[in-house]
Amino acid sequence: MSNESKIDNEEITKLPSGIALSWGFIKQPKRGPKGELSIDKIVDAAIQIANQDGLAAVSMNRVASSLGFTPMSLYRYITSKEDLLVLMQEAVCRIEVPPLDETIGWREEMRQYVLNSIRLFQIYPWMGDIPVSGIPMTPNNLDFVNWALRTVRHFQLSDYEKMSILLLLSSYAKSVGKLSADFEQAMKAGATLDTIRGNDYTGALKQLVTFERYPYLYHVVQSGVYTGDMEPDEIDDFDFGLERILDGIEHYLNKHGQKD
Amino acid sequence: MSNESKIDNEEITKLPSGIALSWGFIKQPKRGPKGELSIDKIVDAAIQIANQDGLAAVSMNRVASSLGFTPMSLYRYITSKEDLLVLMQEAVCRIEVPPLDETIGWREEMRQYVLNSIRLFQIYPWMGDIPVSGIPMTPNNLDFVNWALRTVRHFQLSDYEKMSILLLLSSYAKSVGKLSADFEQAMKAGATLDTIRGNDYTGALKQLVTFERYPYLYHVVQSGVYTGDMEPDEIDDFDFGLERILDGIEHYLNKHGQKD
DNA sequence: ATATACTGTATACAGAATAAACGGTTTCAC
DNA sequence: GTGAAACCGTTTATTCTGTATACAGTATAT
Repeated sequence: MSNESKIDNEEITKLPSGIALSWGFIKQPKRGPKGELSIDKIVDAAIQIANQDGLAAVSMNRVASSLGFTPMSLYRYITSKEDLLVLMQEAVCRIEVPPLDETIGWREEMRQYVLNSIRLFQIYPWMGDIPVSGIPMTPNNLDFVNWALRTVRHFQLSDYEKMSILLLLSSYAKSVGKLSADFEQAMKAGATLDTIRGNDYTGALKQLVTFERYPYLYHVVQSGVYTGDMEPDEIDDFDFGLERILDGIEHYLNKHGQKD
Repeated sequence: MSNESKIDNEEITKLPSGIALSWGFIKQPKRGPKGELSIDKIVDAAIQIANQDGLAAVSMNRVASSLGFTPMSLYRYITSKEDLLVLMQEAVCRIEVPPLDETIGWREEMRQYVLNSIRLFQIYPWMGDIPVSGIPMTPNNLDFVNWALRTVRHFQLSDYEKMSILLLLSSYAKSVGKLSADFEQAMKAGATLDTIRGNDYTGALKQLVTFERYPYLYHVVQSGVYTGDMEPDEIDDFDFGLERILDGIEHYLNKHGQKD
């Protein structure tokens, strides 16, 4: 757990505190009472609260109280709430990457990667609410990047092209995952499916969306398709976009690179 | 500005307050002193603050103070801060849609739509921080949807397929736009480009990313490509993904639908 | 003239993050 | 074995947030 022994290099100490903590770089106390708290306990408690009531409900007070301590006690283990958010996101990314299977093909590999990313946002709806401060640099997050790079290992493309493909895949996964999570979270907060879809407001929309101002939207609203399209459970919508993306990648491969 | 005259239907009154306000449904006062404040002034002030210091800096106190009033005065015009966020996002979406040009083709039309969406997130970095509570239902936002539907007007596809394409395009735009905005905002907050890219931490990463644990990531980190890839200004990365998406759509068209 | 409706303000409250100072407790150095 | 240092968790206090409530002043309709 502790990488204390390897902290020879001062490069490590330059890392942001949250990232350093995620790699296990903690000054191990020699003296004093052994703590009853721990980073793991704190992070687990915070994750549980976020799962139940959303990221906004994660306050130092609430986390500490759920563990039976006072808010300030947490600051013995983390330097700020920002650290806590980094560690939460990192802890949740500890997934098992499916073993390498050379027979399924890169399309299926990418599908698994993207669907897994999306599912992460669905299981932990608060993940998309954490602001990204830079490129992934924490261990479990890098496992994800490593996995993504595995899917393009046979492409005869430049590293920059490969990274651009990763950006495309992860961007779509994040956007769609967060969208799905937002809807599910809204429902947990009491909203009905009809409210989120806008089905409850179809009557108002049909009055407001005039043909003069919205010539192309008009008939989609009038037919009721608009207020019934974006369905969080129907993975079909997401699959559709993903397959188009994979088609686009395949098309690029046929032109600019050879696969296998 | 006021749509008071059309409020006959009770369907309108069922709308969420922020959305009702965005359509101009305000009870026009008949008696009493005329207000010195107005929704437009409040929203403009809030947008200016968000532009300068981010969405987190937008507090009722700060907005009111910048206008020379007390926080509570704002509640005479909006019912909650949530309303304010809705109105901010809506106000910023008032863009001029390029006139219909049947000669440029759907690919160029989609490019314009996506790049315009991305640019919106870049100009107003706080837009991606506003939680989405449902499908677009405010006037300017619907202009965007209408524009997107215009790009697929000649596709012989079902409405559901068209909506899925819109979802794909807007998802990518949002994800990439927010990513770009996050980086730019981090730089405004004092971070250097090397910090965001991770270039300052390349030394640490080269120690931490071992070949044993990250076989595919390893050489990308060692070669320095990993810490230099995601560049906010280089629109090339975004363009690459967009062109793959357009290729995928075109491929689908050739198989399942006819264009024009 | 007067009742009514509307304005913006002042006050209060629950909750947020965290800085600083504070007793207790454990362990190392001598 | 003893003193000093290190560390834990708490307490206290500060400065924020959004907003519910009560209030004084003002302009209009009747």
